[in-house]
Amino acid sequence: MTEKDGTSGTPGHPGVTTARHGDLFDADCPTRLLLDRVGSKWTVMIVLLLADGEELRFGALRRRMPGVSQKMLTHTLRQLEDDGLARRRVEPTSPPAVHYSLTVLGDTLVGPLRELKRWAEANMGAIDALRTSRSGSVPE
Amino acid sequence: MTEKDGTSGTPGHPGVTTARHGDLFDADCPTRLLLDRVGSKWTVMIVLLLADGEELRFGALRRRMPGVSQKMLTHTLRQLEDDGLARRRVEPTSPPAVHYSLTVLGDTLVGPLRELKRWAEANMGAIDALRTSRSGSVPE
DNA sequence: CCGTATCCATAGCGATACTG
DNA sequence: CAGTATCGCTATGGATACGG
Repeated sequence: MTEKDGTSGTPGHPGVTTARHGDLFDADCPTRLLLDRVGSKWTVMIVLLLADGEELRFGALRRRMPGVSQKMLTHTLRQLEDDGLARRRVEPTSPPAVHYSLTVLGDTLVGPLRELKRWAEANMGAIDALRTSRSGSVPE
Repeated sequence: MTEKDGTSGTPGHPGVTTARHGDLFDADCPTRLLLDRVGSKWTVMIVLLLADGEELRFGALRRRMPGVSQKMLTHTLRQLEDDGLARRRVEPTSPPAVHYSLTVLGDTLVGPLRELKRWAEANMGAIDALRTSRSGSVPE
């Protein structure tokens, strides 16, 4: 059912709730949870680095991510692991070598993320251009 | 915010040529900028509400976004406007009626975002299941 | 009805130092 | 090499109140 305008005066809460279109409009919806992850500073970077079956060690990841701290790298990897998107493989050598890779689930995220990346690369430049050449032109 | 102008003081990427994939691995890359937007709490919600040529008034948006404050709604809309993703149309009635809709550019973001949303709806449940039934199974 | 301003709590994240 | 712990800053964003 499509939502209805609740102009019934009382801003408390109507009897029937959560009748929006899909979700996203609830605090605990899957999309919000994903976006929170995706919006975090290093998640997407890691996923894209591990895409296509790449398996990288902690240090290797770190080297490719200029500016990341151990803390945040570890933290983000743990999150990805907890979410079942990445896998951690420890080689019990000395010193230990820890390898990270995507799970099959994690790999399915790569497509959507790459699309977003492509969009950004294609359009963020245009956005920047808009912001500078703001001379009274109307956006279409 | 300490936005650095890339005049001459490039802090130097020693040795590493950072140009491995595309970018994303620089602080000012388009993808990071987009992800920062997309990761913000209300942006995606607004874009999806305005998708498909929908034009909504401030109050209408607000009613469909339970929990949003005027401040954040205004702020997010301004961002979208600044980025050229949304348009603001004021009807100078009394009291004024302000309508928001997507620009053509904004509309092109809808596809990628919907794909992400679809992914989330299809897979975040599985992730949640993993997190609960953590009985010693190995991720694939 | 729409927007702005102020105040404040918290979460994200970077710097640094220490351990096995 | 990989990970943990502590500290402190700042950005995000919620509550509230005021103004056109």
